[in-house]
Amino acid sequence: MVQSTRITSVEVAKVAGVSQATVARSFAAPHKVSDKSRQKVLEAAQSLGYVPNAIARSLKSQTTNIIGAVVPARSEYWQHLVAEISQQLAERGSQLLLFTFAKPSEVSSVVEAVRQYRVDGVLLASAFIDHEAMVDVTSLGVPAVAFNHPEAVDISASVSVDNEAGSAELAAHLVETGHRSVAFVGGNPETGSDRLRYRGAAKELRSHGIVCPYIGAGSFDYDAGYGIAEALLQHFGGVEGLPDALMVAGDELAFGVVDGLRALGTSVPDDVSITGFDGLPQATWAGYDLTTLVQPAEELIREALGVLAGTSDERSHLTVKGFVRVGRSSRRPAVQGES
Amino acid sequence: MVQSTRITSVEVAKVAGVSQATVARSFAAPHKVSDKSRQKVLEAAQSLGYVPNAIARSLKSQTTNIIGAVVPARSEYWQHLVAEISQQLAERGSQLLLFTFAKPSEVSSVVEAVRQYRVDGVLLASAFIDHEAMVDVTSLGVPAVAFNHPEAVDISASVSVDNEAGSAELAAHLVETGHRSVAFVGGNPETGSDRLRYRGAAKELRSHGIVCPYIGAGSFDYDAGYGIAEALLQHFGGVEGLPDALMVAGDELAFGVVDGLRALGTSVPDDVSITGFDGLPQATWAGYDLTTLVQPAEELIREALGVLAGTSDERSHLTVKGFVRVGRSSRRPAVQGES
DNA sequence: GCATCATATGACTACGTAATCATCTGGGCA
DNA sequence: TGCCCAGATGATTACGTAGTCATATGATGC
Repeated sequence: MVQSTRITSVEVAKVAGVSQATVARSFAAPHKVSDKSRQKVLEAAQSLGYVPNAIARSLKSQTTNIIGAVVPARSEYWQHLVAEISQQLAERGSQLLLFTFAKPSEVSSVVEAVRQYRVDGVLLASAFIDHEAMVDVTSLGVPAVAFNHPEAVDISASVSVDNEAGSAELAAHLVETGHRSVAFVGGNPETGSDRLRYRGAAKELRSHGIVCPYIGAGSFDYDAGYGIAEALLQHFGGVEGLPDALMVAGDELAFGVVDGLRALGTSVPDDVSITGFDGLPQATWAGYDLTTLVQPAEELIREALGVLAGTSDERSHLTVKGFVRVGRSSRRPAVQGES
Repeated sequence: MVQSTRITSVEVAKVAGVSQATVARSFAAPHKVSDKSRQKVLEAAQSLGYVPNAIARSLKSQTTNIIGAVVPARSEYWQHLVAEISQQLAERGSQLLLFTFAKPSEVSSVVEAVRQYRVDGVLLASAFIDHEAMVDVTSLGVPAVAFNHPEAVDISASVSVDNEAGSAELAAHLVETGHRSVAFVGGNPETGSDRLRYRGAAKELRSHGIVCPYIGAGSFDYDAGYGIAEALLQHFGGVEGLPDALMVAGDELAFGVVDGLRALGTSVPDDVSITGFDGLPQATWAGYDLTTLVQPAEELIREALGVLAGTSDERSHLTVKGFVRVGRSSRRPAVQGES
C-alpha cells in the first residue's frame, strides 16, 4: 500500500473537484469551509492517502510548531524532565526536537542544528551551556528558556526551582528532626544550582548555630556519589565522626552516596541521615526512600512552555517553590526516652 | 543582536557578489565551489548572521534528515535507549524528533504527527504499538524499524535482542551456580519480549529437570514489581517456600521485586536470588547490583539506524546477542563444605 | 424584485532552498 | 595559436503549503 507518487493537496483538490486552497483550508481552518466541500475533501484525501506536509506548511507559515530541547545525555534528572516535556508538548500539539550532548564541547554543534531547524522555541538545560551558546541561540530571535539557570538574566527567560529556599527547607527539616551536625555534599561546583543549594543549606543551618562544611563530589552523577563515600569517611575519621546528616546536592548523586556508604558498612539512616534534591521517581523507590526536595516538574515545564508560547512574559525569570518529601533516608525525630 | 529581517541565501549572495546558487553550494557542497567564492560567501554569511534554513532545504530536497522515535513516556529502559539513539544520531548529523505516549490510545495521534513531518525514518518501541499503527506509519513509504518486536515480520524491519537465548543463558547461569528451583516473574504478558523471555528460561530449565512457573506482575514498571512481592511470598508460602531464584522479565521490574521482597524481610540474595533483563545503568548501582542480561544498546541502535539509512537490508529482521552480567543479586556457587 | 452583505471559493503568489541545465572561464596540449 | 574539456558559475525552476485578494454565491431586508 505504499504510495508510488507523492500525494499533495493539489491531487486531492483535483479529485474532490475543488481548488487547492479549499483543501488547505479544510485541514488548517475547517470552519472556513462549507460542510459540503469539507466532506468531499476529506473523502478524497482519505481515498488517496493524503497526509498534509508539515514541512511545506512550516516554510510557508514561518512557524514549525516544533520546540527544541538541549539537554545532557546522561542524567536521571534530565531524562525525567524530558519525559514531562514531551508529554506536555503532545498535549499542546507541538513536537519535540531533542538534542543531547555528552560533553560541553558538543553544545556548539547542537546549537547550530537548533538554529537551522527554525524551531519555535528552545528549552536549555543551561547549567551546562555556556554564555556564548545561549547568545547564539537567541540571536536568531528564537524564544529561549533557560532551565534552572537564573543567572541568564540578560539573555533569555528562565524558569527555576527555588534552589536556595528549597535547600533551606530541607535543612530546617533536619534541624527539626534533631540533627545537630550537617555536611553538604556538592555536585558540579560550577553550576548555579550547586552554589545556591549549598548557600540555602548553610544559611539556614547557621541560623541554628550549625556550621555546614562543603565537600565536593565534582559532578552530579551516581558514580561521583559512590566514589566520594570513602573520602567522606576518611574526612570525618570513620563512622563515629560522621555528622548527623549529609545533604547531597542532587538525587542521583545521593543514590551513589547512600550505596557507597552502605558498601563501606555505614548504615543509612542509622549512622547518618541523607537528603537529596530533585525529587526523581527513583527517590521513592523503597531501596532509597530518599528525603529530598521535590521539584514540581509539571509546573516548571508548564511555565517554561508558557514563556515559549508567548502566554507568559518573555523576559520573565520565574522561580517555583518545591516541597520536602520525607523518606526513610533521614532519621525520624528521637522520641523522648529513647537515645 | 536580534535579526530584524530574515537573512536568506539571496541576501548573502547579494553581499558576496555571487549568485544564490553559489551560496547554497558553499554550504551544501563546498567542494563544488572555488576557494575564492567560498571565502567571500562565508564572510558575507558571517557578517549578516546567515543560518541555512533546514525547513526549506527539506522541502526542496525531499529529505528532512530527521529520524522519529515513538516510545513510551515512562520507562527506564526506553529512557536509556533514547539517550543512546540521540547520541548516535548526533554523530551521524541527523536530528531526533521524539514522540512519547503514556497510554496506547495516544499512539494514533502520535503516528499522525510522524507522518506529517516527513521524517526520514522511524524507530518504534513496538511492543506497545499495535499492528494498525505500524501499517499507518509505513504506508507513506517511511522506513520503519520495530524495536524488540520480531513479530512485525511482514510490516517493517526489526532489530531485537535475542530474548529467548538471553533468557536461556541467564537460566543456565543460575543452574551452574547451584540453583535448583526457579520461578519467572513476567511483565506485560501481551508483549513478545515477555513471552520469549519466559520461553527461553523455561526451556533451558526444563532441560535440567526444573519446572519454571510463570507469575505475572502485569507490567514492566517498578511499582508492578514492588507490588507483586507480597503475592509471591503468599504464593510460595513464605520465605522458606521461595524458590532458589526468581527470574524477572525486566530490570526496572526487578528493582521493584528486590525492594518489595526486602521490605517484607526477605534477603536478596540470601533467601532468594534475583535476575533481571535489559542491563540498565541502574543495574550496576550497588544497591541492586543486579544479575541481568545486558542488551547491547549501542549495537542494537547502530543496526536500527543502519536499516533506516539504507545501509542495511530494509526487510531484515536482525537479532543481536546480549550477555550475562553477574551481580550480587544472585548467589555465588556454594563452595564445597559450606552449606 | 433589487440592493446589501456575509460567507465561501478560486486564482495567484511567496516561503528559502537545491537541482538542472546552460554558459563561461582557464589551463593543458598539439 | 587554437582547440578542447573540466570545473565553476548563474539563471531558472519546483518542492507543497497558506495567505492575500478578488470574485461568486446565497440569504436577508426593504
